Amino acid sequence: MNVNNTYLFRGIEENECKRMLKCFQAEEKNYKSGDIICNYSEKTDFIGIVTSGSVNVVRGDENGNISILEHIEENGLFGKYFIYPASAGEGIYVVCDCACTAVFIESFQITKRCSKACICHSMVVSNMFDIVTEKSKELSSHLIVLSCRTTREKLLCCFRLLSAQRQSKSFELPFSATALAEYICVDRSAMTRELKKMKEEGIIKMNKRNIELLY
Amino acid sequence: MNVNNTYLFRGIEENECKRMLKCFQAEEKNYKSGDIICNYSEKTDFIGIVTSGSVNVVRGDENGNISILEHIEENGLFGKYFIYPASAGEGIYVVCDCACTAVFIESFQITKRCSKACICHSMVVSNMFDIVTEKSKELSSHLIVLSCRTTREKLLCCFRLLSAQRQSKSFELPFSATALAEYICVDRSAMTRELKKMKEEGIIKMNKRNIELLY
DNA sequence: AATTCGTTGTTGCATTTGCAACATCTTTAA
DNA sequence: TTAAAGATGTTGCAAATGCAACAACGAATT
Repeated sequence: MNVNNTYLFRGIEENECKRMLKCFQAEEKNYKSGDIICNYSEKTDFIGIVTSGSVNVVRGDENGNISILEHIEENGLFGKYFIYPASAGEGIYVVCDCACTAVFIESFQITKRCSKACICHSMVVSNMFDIVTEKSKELSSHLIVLSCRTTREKLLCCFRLLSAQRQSKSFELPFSATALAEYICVDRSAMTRELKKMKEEGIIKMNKRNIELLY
Repeated sequence: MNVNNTYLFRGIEENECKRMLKCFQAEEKNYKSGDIICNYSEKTDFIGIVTSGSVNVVRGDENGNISILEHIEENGLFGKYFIYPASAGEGIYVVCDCACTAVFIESFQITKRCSKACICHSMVVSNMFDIVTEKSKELSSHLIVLSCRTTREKLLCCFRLLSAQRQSKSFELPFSATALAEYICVDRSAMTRELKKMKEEGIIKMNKRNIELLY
């Protein structure tokens, strides 16, 4: 279990991490691409740390449409309890993007008042604050994208945010075309159609996952 | 300036609140319905506390469509810096829902290490954590609603979340029909059309702002 | 090398949605 | 009280989108 580079344990020395993982009774599991790590409709009061690979938090509706709610890269955190309201969770799953390893910790371990009141523990709590803040920013970005009324606007809004983030008119998409459609919550074929038009109109250039905004 | 009931100052005694407001150099302003409190495209590194009334964080697009991103009730907090990424903010405003009063504090006042290192200050930081967590939950709920593909699904999803929150099949909408359309990011007339169908099909009952789920 | 599985591109067609325009009703302001 | 402004309900029409189906391509597996 190597959590040295994870956001939750940032600033904590390796040996301390090991000690805390034991104290927290952390467990590690391995997954392969497509595996479902957990189902948010169940009571999930643990947090998961992605120690290798990347995962998506997805929602499936009655018609089989998949929407990506969050895309979580290596070292990121997932967990229902600190992001989704108790009543939500129906149809929401954490799914592996590729082969993954995740470390699980019961959430009360984080919030509990440690009998040994160690300094590292308060560091973890402080890191947790940063993670939640960062998640809010990602959720709000996503919300801004989905608030757009047309597929074209959703795409441009999404591209502009990525472009601003990378500080370049040209950038790599963090996921496949299929996943992009699931992220902006539109039909994949309709999205492809729109992307084609945008390329023809000279608004964007596209090469595999590389996008360039031309204005 | 009365912030005693606000989420940011929860658990802090009245006299302490007054002292902190002075220390933080807080300023109070009054607004009337429809007033724009601030524009997130500008560098806004303050937080605003709604001490009376309620506000919406809205986004307007090039075509004049308005989307409600957040609905903030009395005692709630708004502020770009802790929710939206630096690159976002284009076209985003905080607008008064009705006559409002807001107290403003520069954000560094919250995060600074107080020379007097008071206990209350750490209480405010702790409250801030709760507020950000709560905001995440609201953002994620909203995201789940917007991830639905059709107007009907958006409405039902929104209604189910409200119903679960109030623990009743029957509940009051927190905003007008026009605002509901702006919250679910669809055309108002199309939404009305869909609501009519749903009433005819016996899926819901509706009376002004009161909704009842019939299944 | 062959096969399977998943991703991407494409298109016709039906449906949904947005838009515009207007009538009615309600609330606010003069 | 009246006028004005805003909210709600309604509808026809055009445009956007979803859906289904299939072909082409590529990666992974046997």
